Amino acid sequence: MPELPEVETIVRALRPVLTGKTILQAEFLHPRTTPHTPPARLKEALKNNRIVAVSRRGKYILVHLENKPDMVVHLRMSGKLLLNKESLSDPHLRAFFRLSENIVLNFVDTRTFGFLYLLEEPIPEGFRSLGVEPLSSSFSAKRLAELFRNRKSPVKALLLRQDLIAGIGNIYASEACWIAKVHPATFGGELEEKQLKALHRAVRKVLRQAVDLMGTTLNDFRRPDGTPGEYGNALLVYGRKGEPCPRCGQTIERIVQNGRSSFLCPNCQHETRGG
DNA sequence: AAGAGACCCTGGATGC
DNA sequence: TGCATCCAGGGTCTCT
Repeated sequence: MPELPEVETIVRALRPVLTGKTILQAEFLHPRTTPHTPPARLKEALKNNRIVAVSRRGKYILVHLENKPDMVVHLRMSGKLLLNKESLSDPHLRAFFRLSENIVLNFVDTRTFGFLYLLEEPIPEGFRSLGVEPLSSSFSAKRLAELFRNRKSPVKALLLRQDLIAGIGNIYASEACWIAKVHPATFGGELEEKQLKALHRAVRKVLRQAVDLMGTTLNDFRRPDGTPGEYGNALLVYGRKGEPCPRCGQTIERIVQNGRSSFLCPNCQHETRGG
């Protein structure tokens, strides 16, 4: 469910609460939640360990510990990290952590796609191969051009590749393409310099704005205090099939690319494949 | 190399 | 009301 802005929102909420606390107890309730590190190893590594920082890499949440290794959490589609909410009776509670000062952190995940593990060798491929952070200074228009050069793959698919750019998901990929007036089916290698610059700006703009509004809640996303994000109303094309384009008034279309919805304005976003 | 589709799950919305 | 179908913000895998 969460993309970069939602994960960043969660990290910002957890950071002041978790930093400096000691993990007194960790429990893991579903085998799919701990695919890489056995629960016994996790419990042993986490017990009486102190959290020194909380950060984000792509869509991963990193819990930095005084005694290494660190722990990473990926929420995938439906995962939630909830603070001090009584969730023991929640049938979808997959793990929980009791910390010093009576803090409880619950990992609730209906679909059990989410997972966590210790960041130790061998580091799983998904984390190890993460691409550039789109809000960092190393993500320039030039860098985007290099990443897309000669690619015979649709822009939408390239934007979703975490090993190229880390953190963009299905919602913000559609939004960025609309802002940049790029048709999502255009091959990455066929974007003109002007379009690459526009797309670079659009990606950073939409991610920054969504972070400012604490993410998008369509159904599942919740901040650690249980409240939803506020970017949902600001979405320009995502989920707006049949509504008028906010720029030109033409009806917004939904197409399916690689099994995922893309929303676009057929008037503003010309398919420029082949020039 | 790259695209299409299946798959991992559960639940909500929609249609008949 | 009940049942079937479709859909979902992620990511990996196989087959072509």
